[in-house]
Amino acid sequence: MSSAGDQETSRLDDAARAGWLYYVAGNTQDEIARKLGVSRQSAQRLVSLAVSEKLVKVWLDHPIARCMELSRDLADRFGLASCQVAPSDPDAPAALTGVAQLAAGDIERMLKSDHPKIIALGTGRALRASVEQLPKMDCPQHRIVSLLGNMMSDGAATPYNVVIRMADRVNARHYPMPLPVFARSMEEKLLLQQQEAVHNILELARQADVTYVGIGNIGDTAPLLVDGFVSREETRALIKAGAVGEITSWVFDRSGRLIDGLTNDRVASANLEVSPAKPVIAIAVGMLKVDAILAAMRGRLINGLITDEATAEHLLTH
Amino acid sequence: MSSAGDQETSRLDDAARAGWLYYVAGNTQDEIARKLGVSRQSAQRLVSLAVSEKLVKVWLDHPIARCMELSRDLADRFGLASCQVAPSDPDAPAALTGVAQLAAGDIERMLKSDHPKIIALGTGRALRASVEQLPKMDCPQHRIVSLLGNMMSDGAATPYNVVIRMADRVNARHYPMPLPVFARSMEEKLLLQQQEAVHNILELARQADVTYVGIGNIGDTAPLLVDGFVSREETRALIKAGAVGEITSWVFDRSGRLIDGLTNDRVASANLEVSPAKPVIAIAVGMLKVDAILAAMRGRLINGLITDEATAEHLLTH
DNA sequence: ACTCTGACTGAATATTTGCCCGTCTAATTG
DNA sequence: CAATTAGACGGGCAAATATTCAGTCAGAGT
Repeated sequence: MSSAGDQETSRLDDAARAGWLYYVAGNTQDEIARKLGVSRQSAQRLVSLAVSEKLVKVWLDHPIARCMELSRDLADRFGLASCQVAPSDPDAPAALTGVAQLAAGDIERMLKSDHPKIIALGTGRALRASVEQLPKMDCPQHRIVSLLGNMMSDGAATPYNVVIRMADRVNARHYPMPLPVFARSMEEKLLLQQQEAVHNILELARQADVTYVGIGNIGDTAPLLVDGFVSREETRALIKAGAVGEITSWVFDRSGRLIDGLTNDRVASANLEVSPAKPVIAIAVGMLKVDAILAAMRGRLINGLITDEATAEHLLTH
Repeated sequence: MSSAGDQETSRLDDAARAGWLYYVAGNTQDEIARKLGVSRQSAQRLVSLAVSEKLVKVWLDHPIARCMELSRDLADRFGLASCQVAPSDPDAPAALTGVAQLAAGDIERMLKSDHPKIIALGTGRALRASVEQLPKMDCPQHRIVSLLGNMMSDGAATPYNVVIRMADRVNARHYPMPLPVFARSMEEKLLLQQQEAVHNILELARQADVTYVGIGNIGDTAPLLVDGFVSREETRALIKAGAVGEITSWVFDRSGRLIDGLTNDRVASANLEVSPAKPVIAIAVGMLKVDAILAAMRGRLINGLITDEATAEHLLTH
């Protein structure tokens, strides 16, 4: 038995040596084989043994490393097809620049494709900031379609008109939705959606190859409330019904199920549909949004996420 | 200028991402290229940039039995407070990579301390190689001080200017010594050392929390001779007086006692003082240096040693 | 405005690595 | 003692990686 133990340790020792020569000294496996007096193949086995026995530890000495780790953990935990985490600026935790750049990079990659794509967009400050980061491009092959109306109920234009801004920058055909965000009633909503133009836009949205949306929280600081789309009373009613977040004004509860009735009866936005093959990517940052993001992920309302380090940490500890 | 910096950091960010995906997540470079939206070659370049910028750290978590044994034996036999032995590359026994990495790890540990430290440095190829292995850091709390002049007698700069190189990499305050290594006479030496700046630097060196030095041999291959600091005649005289090695140009005999007179009268370097509480660590590799290292240890001119396997073996058999 | 320089890129190519598979050895078992 | 089998070995090959080379582009300096 003692000889078995010795052989074992000497084998690991050799593995360590091989691993050292390979990873630290930068030798090729061929050279290692010569130096250790074994065949090339054996050297390869020793190196891979060193790896599989966890003798070699690799880590990255760069702030980005933490972000990569967080994104992998988030993707694993919530079954996301893609997840990106931007470094937070510790001085300005609510800053959007990091995520905006990341999102812009993602969008740009899509746009660079020669194959025509339909890109659907929600609204929100984060999405708006991302679009601002896009370089000027020329992409007449793609179509950009809005997921939700661009009017207040009184006909005023909504802020953050992302579709037009983006189409401006990248010169693509675009389809803003000429509707109020909320109709005054379910009947009106159905009526409005039967217009041919609107119908076509909704159909286009349904076919989108990729979708980018923001996520809103519900409560005193909710974008829906602050921007005047829903009243304080409606907000109270929504909270009572369990609402924690919204995507393109569709309000959902903490397991990501759409709230029945209330404002959801009147939302004119395209339906939230996620097929596993089509990315639906949320861009969302901030402590206030943690619950909403969690809910959206639980309910599979999204299958991709772009956020920042601080938010990611909170998502994983909740 | 700020845009240049931004571009630089974003390039390093990308490199870190690529490195992480490659070494930590085990992606293939092809996959990385797809994920980062660049070509395969660019991905490869990013990965190798991450390596050359020292963003990826590899560390073998296995005490290679022989090296551990050697370092323990050395520490016991010569009363060293610390001793590290790197595996040797059998084909390139003079290679510095192993010890350089070990030493860099040691130095990095020092630098990571928040508590301000004074780090004193000698010169030499090994020390230089070690400093090259340091990652970029930001350590304004520490001070790096040179133990010896950085000029030839005629005013030319000496090679291996370790202090400046290191300060460059880690962004610390630094104190190179604006003196020739050897004065022309003892009188001139005293005169030079009375300059206020020099005086302050010598005082700083005396207070150093940790000291790293190289060890040179004496003879035909002596760094002092090869680099032109002492003449062939002086070398002969030194050998006749029993000299076997030098640290920061202080020449000593085989029991580690400083040689009286000769070049030692004119050395402008800080005095060799070792207090048991403050590490004085030599980085030295090679057969030629064995006698010098032995002498330095016998004379307690150092209390720590970083060397390689082959050298360690010789140190123990002599 | 012009060239020059240096850095970067993709394509082509050379090298290295990972893996499958047939063979061999040595240990175990009936 | 013979048969069986687990495990290591090395050959060979496809995949992955590194390097070289020529072309491109932006910016610096006439």
